[in-house]
Amino acid sequence: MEVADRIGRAGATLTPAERRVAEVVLEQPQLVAFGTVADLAEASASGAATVVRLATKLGFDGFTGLQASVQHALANQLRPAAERIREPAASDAISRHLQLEVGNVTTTLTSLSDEALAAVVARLSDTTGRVLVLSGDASLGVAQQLVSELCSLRDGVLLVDGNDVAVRRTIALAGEGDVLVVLDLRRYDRWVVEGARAASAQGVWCVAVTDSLLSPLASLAEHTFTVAAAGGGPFDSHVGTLALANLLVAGVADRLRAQAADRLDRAEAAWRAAESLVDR
Amino acid sequence: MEVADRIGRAGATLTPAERRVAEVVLEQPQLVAFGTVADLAEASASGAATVVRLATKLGFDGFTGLQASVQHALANQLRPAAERIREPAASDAISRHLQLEVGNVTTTLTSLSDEALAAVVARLSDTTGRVLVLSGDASLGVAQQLVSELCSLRDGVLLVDGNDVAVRRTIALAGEGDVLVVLDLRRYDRWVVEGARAASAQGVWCVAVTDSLLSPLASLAEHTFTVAAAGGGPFDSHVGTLALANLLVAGVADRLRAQAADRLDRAEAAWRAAESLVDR
DNA sequence: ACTGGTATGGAACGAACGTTCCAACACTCA
DNA sequence: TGAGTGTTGGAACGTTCGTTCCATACCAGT
Repeated sequence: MEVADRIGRAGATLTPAERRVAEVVLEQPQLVAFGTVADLAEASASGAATVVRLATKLGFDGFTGLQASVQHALANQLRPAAERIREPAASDAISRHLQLEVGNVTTTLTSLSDEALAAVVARLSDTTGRVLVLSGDASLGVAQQLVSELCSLRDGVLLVDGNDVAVRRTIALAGEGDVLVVLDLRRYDRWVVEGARAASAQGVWCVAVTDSLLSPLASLAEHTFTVAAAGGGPFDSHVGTLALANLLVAGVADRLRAQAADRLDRAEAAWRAAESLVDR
Repeated sequence: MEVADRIGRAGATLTPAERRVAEVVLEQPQLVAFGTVADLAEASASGAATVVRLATKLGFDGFTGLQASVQHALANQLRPAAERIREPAASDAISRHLQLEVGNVTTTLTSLSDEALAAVVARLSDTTGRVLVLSGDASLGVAQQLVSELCSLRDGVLLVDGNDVAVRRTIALAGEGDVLVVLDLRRYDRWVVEGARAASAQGVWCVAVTDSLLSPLASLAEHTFTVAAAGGGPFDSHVGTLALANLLVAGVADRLRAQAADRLDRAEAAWRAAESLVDR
């Protein structure tokens, strides 16, 4: 830290009161970043003037300069790992994409809460109701991946898709026991938002996977997962979204272990009988 | 974060200007913790009064209360990891998945040669031929994502799918100028392998995206990309595959910049005319 | 004991800040 | 088209903060 260096360098020339202040600065940087001169003076049992004198003696432009330095240090420290990694600065396209996608996965998975995850997995594992998945056009493939894998684990999972008539009918037939997973990022597809709104109004339990808590989908949902989708090309990246989907699928598989294993075995038997799968 | 919860809860009742402020609060919490009302107002292109109104609408005691909340959240976040682990703590399942998926992306993108990538992107950007995408059932969603995005950039991209009759006809009609992207992981779908073999025999230029150089698909293809697909649940993870697909799409977009931009503009105009997309 | 120099914190000053009020504006509905 | 409602940002107000000044306390050397 910039400040620590300066304190170390000037350490010998500090007066007793200044030294007490410096110790507080090193041990409670939050107090410097968020607090005032008076706060620091009280914490170090000294006067406000001593605090300012220390700051100038360290070469800062008054307490304001000291505070700014500590704030910058803290801001760097709590920047997402994804951004900090960027410092080596990738030159070629591949490593730039690598950093981008790793950042998407990291941000998406670290910003999600255990409680929300557990609650959503529990509902997705409840086979008394159906699971509807509604997705914007841009993320349709990822949604299909989620549906396909959930279908392998349990009954009653379907992608809400097709034309306007079919979509509205499907949603109209959804009931209170059902779950709607709605997936869309900014520049939301209007029909997706309207569909989710209709479902929510009917008492369907909604989960939103979207880009921001300010998404129109977030306000409809019981739980919202925000995904990072920084893309290197003209489109959003759904890598983070897919990682989240995998996490949900794994959770459901874990909860439905017995039934799911049975289902997978039956499919396996059918494939074996038809020799649908080959090893090489 | 406390603030994020409140924003998510009140999200629907926010006015446009308040929403802009809320976005800045979520994306740049440092600005709230270290900055002033005026800073936030400037960053969100709104007035100071709007900032204060948002804070009170969220249930805080003015901007001061909002700032204190963000400061506490930040202070908790930057406490030594040793202390942080003790808290609610992200569950083991999440961080295990995180490592897994980051590993998939990293392995997939780093084991990629520049030359192969450039060659494949060049062929995918060649609009004199078509691009066929053939995928195993397990990765169909990712394939669809690739097709959908390539379709936005150029003509003549199609997913080879449907029943046996349709698939064989589509492949039979493919010629030497066409490119086949074949995507499948171990326990290969027989029909995919057969389809790729048929296409290759007809002189179609093939790219394989698969799990190993020993895959039956690799021997048919001009270029093979191996993807890492370690999954935490019962299924393979296609996160690495999707990251690769994004890289290909970005490359094509770059090479076809002019035409692609025109296509995207036309789509944009159609969406605008129909108001298909909404911002909130 | 006295003196010169330093260290220290209280108090006053000026600047910056958060808050509140209000006029202008945009939008909706009749 | 006009009335009414809700939204927005500018400006004034009172407060808090950082800074500076200065009287007091402390210490070492004579």
